[in-house]
Amino acid sequence: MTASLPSPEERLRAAGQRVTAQRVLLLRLLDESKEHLDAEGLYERARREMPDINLSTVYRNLAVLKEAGLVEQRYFAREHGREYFEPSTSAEHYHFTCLSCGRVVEFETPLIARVRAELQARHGVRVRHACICFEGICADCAARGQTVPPSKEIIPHDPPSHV
Amino acid sequence: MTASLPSPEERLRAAGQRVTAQRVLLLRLLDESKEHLDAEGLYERARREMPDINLSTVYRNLAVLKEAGLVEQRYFAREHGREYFEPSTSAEHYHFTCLSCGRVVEFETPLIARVRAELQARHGVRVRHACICFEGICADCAARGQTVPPSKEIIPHDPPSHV
DNA sequence: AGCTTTTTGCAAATGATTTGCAAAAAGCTA
DNA sequence: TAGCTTTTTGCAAATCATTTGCAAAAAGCT
Repeated sequence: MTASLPSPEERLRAAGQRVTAQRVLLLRLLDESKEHLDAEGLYERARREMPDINLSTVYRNLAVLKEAGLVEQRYFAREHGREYFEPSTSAEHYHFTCLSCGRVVEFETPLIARVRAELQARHGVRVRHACICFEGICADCAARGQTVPPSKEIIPHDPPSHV
Repeated sequence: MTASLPSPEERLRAAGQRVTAQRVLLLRLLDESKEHLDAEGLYERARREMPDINLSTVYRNLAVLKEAGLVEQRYFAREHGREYFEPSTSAEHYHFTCLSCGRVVEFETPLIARVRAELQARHGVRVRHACICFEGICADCAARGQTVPPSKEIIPHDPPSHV
């Protein structure tokens, strides 16, 4: 799964960015987890291998990597105000977040690409980036009667896959 | 355009919320501007008529009104970390934000509703809310050669309609 | 009018993200 | 590989939007 992608060093060089131990580490962690991590999450993982790494370094590098197209920012409705990232290599998909338990459901659909195409065609704009996310009640929570917009407290009934 | 919708007072009562001068004012301002306002923007407008209104009151009431379904939160990719609101009465539409000039293009499409329907059908979830937004370069900026992800500085070439 | 509950204004807290700065590391170049 | 220039790092303090605690004021009964 991670077999054919260039190493963090190569990707950094290819993008014309300096290769620092911190960047290499962050890229690798992002690759490995193949999941949505925010700066704090990345920081936690990173300091396990590089105890002196600083949170602001993580933020700064996420900005650099994003600018360079090496990572992509993902959005979750529930998590507005918190920025999540995935390696740019992951497949195009979208997210649904359960308001009750926090579970994240990933799904694919060609329709968003069509929306983008139509938007570009009809308005002459060039779409560079999209934020698409849904939230509501997942099947399990619905089954156990969770139908109303519940308290802000999220009680995971099952560990969300990205934790 | 605003002819047939119930007054702020009526809407508040119908939603089982207390009718306070502040809430009535905020709802009215939201109706009048028919545009995307954030808490700060609403606050600015509100204090012109009610100089002692407090920013935290605006925040608290936006939360209440949102919970009651009287206003809806809108999302702009560029504005992540800032919460925008529109009256719930406005038609379903989506936003494209120009990274270069800040212009907001509104557009409609039935495809998002289909995505939602498919998501619900295929995963058994109940979608309560969606965040759909696009960003990139608008036609005008493209015409004047703005094609790269420019600096954070946004130079409006034309006052965006919502200011 | 009197009583109870909700809301308000104010100030201070929060939480994520950013910034200034001097020291350290990266990427040349000779 | 040493020397030099530019970028990056760690740290602490700052910022910015949003939230919260609290006592006084207003709303909604009766």
